Amino acid sequence: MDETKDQYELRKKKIAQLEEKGIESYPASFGPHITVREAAAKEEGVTVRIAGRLMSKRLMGKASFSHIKDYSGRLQVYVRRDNVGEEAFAAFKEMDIGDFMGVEGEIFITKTGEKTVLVKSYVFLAKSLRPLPEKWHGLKDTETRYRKRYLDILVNPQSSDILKARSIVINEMRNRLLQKDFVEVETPILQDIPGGASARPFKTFHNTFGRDLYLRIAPELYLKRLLVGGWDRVFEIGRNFRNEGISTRHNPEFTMLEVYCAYTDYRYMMELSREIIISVQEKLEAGGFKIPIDFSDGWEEKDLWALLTEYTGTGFSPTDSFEDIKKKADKLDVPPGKDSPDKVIDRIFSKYVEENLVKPTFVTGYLSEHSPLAKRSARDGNISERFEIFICGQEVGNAYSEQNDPAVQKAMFESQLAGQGADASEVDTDYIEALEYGMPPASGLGIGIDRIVMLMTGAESIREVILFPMLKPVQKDY
RNA sequence: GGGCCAGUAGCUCAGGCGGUAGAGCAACGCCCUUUUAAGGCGUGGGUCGAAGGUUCGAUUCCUUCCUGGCUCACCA
Repeated sequence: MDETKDQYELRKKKIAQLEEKGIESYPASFGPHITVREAAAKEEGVTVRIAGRLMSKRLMGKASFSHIKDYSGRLQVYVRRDNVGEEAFAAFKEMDIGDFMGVEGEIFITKTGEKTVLVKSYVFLAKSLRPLPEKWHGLKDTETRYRKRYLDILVNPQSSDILKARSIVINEMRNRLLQKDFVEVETPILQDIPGGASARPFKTFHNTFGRDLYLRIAPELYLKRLLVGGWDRVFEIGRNFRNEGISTRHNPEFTMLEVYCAYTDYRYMMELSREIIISVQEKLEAGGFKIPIDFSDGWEEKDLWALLTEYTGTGFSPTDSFEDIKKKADKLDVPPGKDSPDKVIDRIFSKYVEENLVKPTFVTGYLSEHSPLAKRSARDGNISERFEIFICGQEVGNAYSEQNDPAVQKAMFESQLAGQGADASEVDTDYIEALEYGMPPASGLGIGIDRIVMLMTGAESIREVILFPMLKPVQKDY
C-alpha cells in the first residue's frame, strides 16, 4: 500500500479527513484551562480542562490511556468510547502521537494509583505531521539535539532542565542586583570601536552610514560611561561576540553579566560575586536542582605567582623578565611561541594550576601591564587590583578596581595598541574624553553566565546550556 | 588546523573479514473498556553520510570529501 509508505504523507491526509468531518486541524485557541501540574494537584471528582501534546497512546479497542504534556508536566488521560461517544472515540483513534488536544474531564485515580483525567470531551488543537523521537530512548544524536533543539527539550527532560536552570540563574542574578539598588541597562551591541577586552570581533556593515561596525566583545566601556554620568550602580546581562575558536567551553556568542559599583574597589566585587553565586545555588536547589558542587566552601584569595610556584615546582615572581619566563616555560614543556609574557604565563597556568582550583578561588597578582582597564595596586605598581574567579578548574569571572585616570588610561591603550601590531583597532578617544569629565572610583565584575550554568548543572559542554549553540551551517534536506 | 572516534528505517541500536540488511519503539491492518516501555496476530518502510576506485559484484575493502563528537593548539 503506497499510502502507508510515509508517515508524513499519511498524517497530511488525516488533516483532510478532519476537515471533511468539519473538525478544524489548526484551531486558534482552546479557552480557559489549567496546567497539567495544577490538574494533577486536584482531588478526585473535580472537573478540569487541560491542553497539551499527546505523548503516548495505549489503545485497547474501546478505551485508551494516553499522556498529555504541557510545559508544566505530563498527565494521564483516559478516553473511553462510552464517555466521549462513538464518533469522538473513532476520531481519537485517528490522532497521532505529537498532536495537540484539549480535554475536559474528571480527575480519578487508576488501579495502579496514577492520577488521571477521565475524559468527557476533547477538542483537536493542532496536527503533528512528523513522528516524534522515540519515547523510551529519547533523542540521542548530539548534532540533531542541537540543531533541532525543540525536539531535544520536548523528549529529553534532562536537556530541558539544564536550559530552564539557565533562566533561573539569570533571574536570580538580576533580582539580587536589583535588590541591592543596581540599575539594569542595555548598551550598544553594534560598536564602531570594539573595546573592553582583547578579542577578535565580528565585523558588520551599516548601509546608511556606509561604514563598518563591530559586534561588541564586551560592554565595559559603555557601562563605565554611565558611571561618569552618575549612575553609580549599573549592570548589564547580555550577549558578547568574539570571533574566535569554538570548543566545549567557547561559543562565539556568549552571555556575560557585568556589574559596576562606584566608590568601591575590587574587594567589594569579591564579596558581591560570592554572594551572587551562592544565592544562585540556593535558588536552584530550592527549585529541586541538584548542584554537583558546594559553592559555600572556599573563596580564598591566592596569588597567581605563588600558585605557579606551588604547582610547577619552579619559582615564579612578578618581577621575572620575559626571558626568564620563556626559559621556565620551556622547562615545563609549554611552548613559549611568539606571544606576550602574559599569554605564556596564562598557558603555564592553564596547564599546571587551573585544574587544581576546584573550590571557588580568587586569583590575584595579575600584572598591571596586561590589565589595561584596571587600577594599579598602591603597594606594587607592577600588580593590578584585579582578581579572577576559578571554580572547578574553570575561569568564571574577572574583576578589578577600574582605571579612572584618563591620562593613565590613554597611555595604557596606546602601549597595548603598539604591542598588538596588525590586529589592533584604534584608541577609543571618546571613552578617554568621558573619563576626562571625571569617573568616580569604582569596581567592576564580569561573570560568564554560560559557564556558571555549566557548573551549576554539571553540563560538560557549553552547548548544553545554550538553546541554539553555533554550529556549522549546513544545507540539509530534512 | 592536527589527532582519535562516529554516521545503517522517523527514533534507539545490531550486523556484515565482498553476494544490496535486522530488532525494539513509531507507522499500517485486525483483536482488546484500568493501561503505563500495555499486550496478541499480521504488514509496510532503507540510494547502509556523499563521490570516486578496486572487483563479475561494494552497505562491507581503498581514497577523497561532508557532518558531528572528543581532544590538542588559540581564546573567556
